[in-house]
Parts: sequence; C-alpha cells; structure tokens
Amino acid sequence: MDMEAQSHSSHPEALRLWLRMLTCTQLVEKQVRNNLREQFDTTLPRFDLMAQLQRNPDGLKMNELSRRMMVTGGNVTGITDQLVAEGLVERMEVDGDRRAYRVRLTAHGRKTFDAMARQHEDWIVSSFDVLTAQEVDALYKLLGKVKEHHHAKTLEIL
Amino acid sequence: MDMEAQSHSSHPEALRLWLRMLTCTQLVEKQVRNNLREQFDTTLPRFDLMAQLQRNPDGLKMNELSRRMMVTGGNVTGITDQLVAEGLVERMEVDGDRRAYRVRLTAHGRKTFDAMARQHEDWIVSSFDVLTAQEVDALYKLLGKVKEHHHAKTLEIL
DNA sequence: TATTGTTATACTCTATAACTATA
DNA sequence: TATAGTTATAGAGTATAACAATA
Repeated sequence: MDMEAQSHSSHPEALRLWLRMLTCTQLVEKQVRNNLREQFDTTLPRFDLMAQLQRNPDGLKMNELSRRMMVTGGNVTGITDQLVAEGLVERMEVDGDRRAYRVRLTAHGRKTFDAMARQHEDWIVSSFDVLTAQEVDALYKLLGKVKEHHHAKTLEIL
Repeated sequence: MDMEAQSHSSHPEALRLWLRMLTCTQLVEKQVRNNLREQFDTTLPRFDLMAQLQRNPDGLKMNELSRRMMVTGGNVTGITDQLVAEGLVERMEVDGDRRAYRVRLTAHGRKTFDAMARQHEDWIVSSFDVLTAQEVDALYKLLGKVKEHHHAKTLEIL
C-alpha cells in the first residue's frame, strides 16, 4: 500500500478548499435568490419549503420541515403562513395527534412550483455545465463523504 | 475521442449535486458561525473582513473589501465601524486620494485574529479530514472550474 | 412531563438609494 | 461627471424563549 496516496488532508489545503467551496456556493446561491425574486417574486426558503413538499406529496409535519430545512420551528411557521395566505400550501389535520399538522402543496401550489422548478433547474444546470457528467458524479461522491462525515460527528456528541 | 466520456452533465445530476453542495456548505458554515459566536463572540462577516486584511498587511480600500467579500459598500462601512470601535482594525489615509481609506489590522487585531484563525483552521480541517489529500485536491480543482465558469458567464453579460 | 406548534422578540446581514466629499 | 465612502432604511433570515394545546 502506498502510504502517500492515503495521507490525509494537510491543513492549508483544507482551508483553501473551504474558502473556494464557500465562494462557489455563494455565487450560485446569489444568482438563484436574485432570479427567484425577479422572475417569481419569491425567496429561497419559500422555494425550499415547496421543494420539500413536492418530494413528499402526502405532506410533511412542521417539525419534519424544520429538520429538513435546517431551521428552527418558528421560522417554518412564518414561511408556511405566507404560503397558506397565497393558497400555495395547506395545513391538514393528522389522524390521532391533534397537536400536529401535515403541510402539503395545493393544486395551485404544485402548478406554481413546477413552473419555478423548471427555471431553477436551468439556472443550476447552467452553473455546472462546465463539468462533464463524470466530473459532476465525482464531485457529488466527494461531497457525499463530507456530508456523511459531518452527520457522524454530530451524532458522536449526543 | 470517446464522446461518452466528454458528455456534459445531464439535468437531474446537476440538481442533486447543487442540493448536496448547499447542504455541505450549510453544515460547515453553521458550525463555524456557532463556534465563532460561542468562543470569540464574533460573526462570520467580521471574521471574513479580518481574514482579508490579514492576507493584505498593507490594508485594503473599502471598495476592495466590498468586492472580495461580495457585499455592497454600506455593509463594509458597518462592519468596519464595529471593528474600529473594538480597536481591531484602523482606517489609514490614502496618499493622493482624500476620498479613500486603507483599512488594516491593528497589532491587537492581528493578535486577536491569529488566535481565532488557529481555532477556525481546526474546525475546517475537522470537517474535511474524512478526505485524503488527493481527494481534497480533486475537489479543489473541480470547484475551481465551477468558479471560473461562473466568473466568465458574469463577464459575458457586461 | 414531554412534544407540537405558535407567538413575540431581537439581532445579524443584506441591498438600495440618497447623500457628501473629492477626483 | 464619476468615484469613494457614508448614512438611512427596509426587509430577509435566523435563533431564542415563553406559551398553549395535546400526548
């Protein structure tokens, strides 16, 4: 076994990787936020909440949304209130637990989200179309290791 | 030439890459923000501004800070004011242009930043130490392509 | 007692636009 | 006129903590 090929990241390299990753994310994210505001008069957290619901057609409870969006509960209430007021999502009762809601997209919400999602995908594809399919896959897998490692570390503490 | 190996990213793969990249960045960033607040009673933008100055010992003008931090000028004024009030940075006059300042770290600022930077590096190294040095390098290079591509696209518009 | 969700609050960060001073 | 920086403002986004209802 070649030990050199197994050596773990030295310090300055990890740091410059992080700074570059932060820059890349900010570049894409700023563009997405601007486009969402200009073209659909909405925000990234609102889009994110609707995206979560689109992936879960039966709806999600408030605390599930909170966990998936990585924000605290009060914020989910606020965003949900806005979307309910616009008829994009609805709160459904949960059988057997009168404290909880299931939030899901309305028909209008699905239609609205689909239109946004098509544009959103174009923006994202355009941000990464400098990479080949193989490179996208490599990046995806490398980031997967980082993500899993972070989750494992977080669980250690508990 | 193998066309398959050159094929560019198809749509859903780019999207799931972006979602994973966003998640990874948020995981690390949340931890950095929490640690900066708990251990040093400071924030990421303040740390970022000081980091820019540490890399440029002769100081930077406000508009240079604004560009590097990717925020508008008014915000740089606000953050700089806070750091000046705490004696961490200072505004120096620029010879030949009485409109501009050169902002630089004070001796106290350098000392304070060095202590923070040591801890910060530990947090970052810990976030990426699941990767080998080769993987860190590969990730760095792939993100470099994305970053340059984004810059090139932005220039196109102008 | 613990959990689900809401409310109230405060704070950081940000962009925009009007402004002052200087080039 | 254009540029450097400041000020004022409004809004997004967030966490915290106290609260009500239900488990």
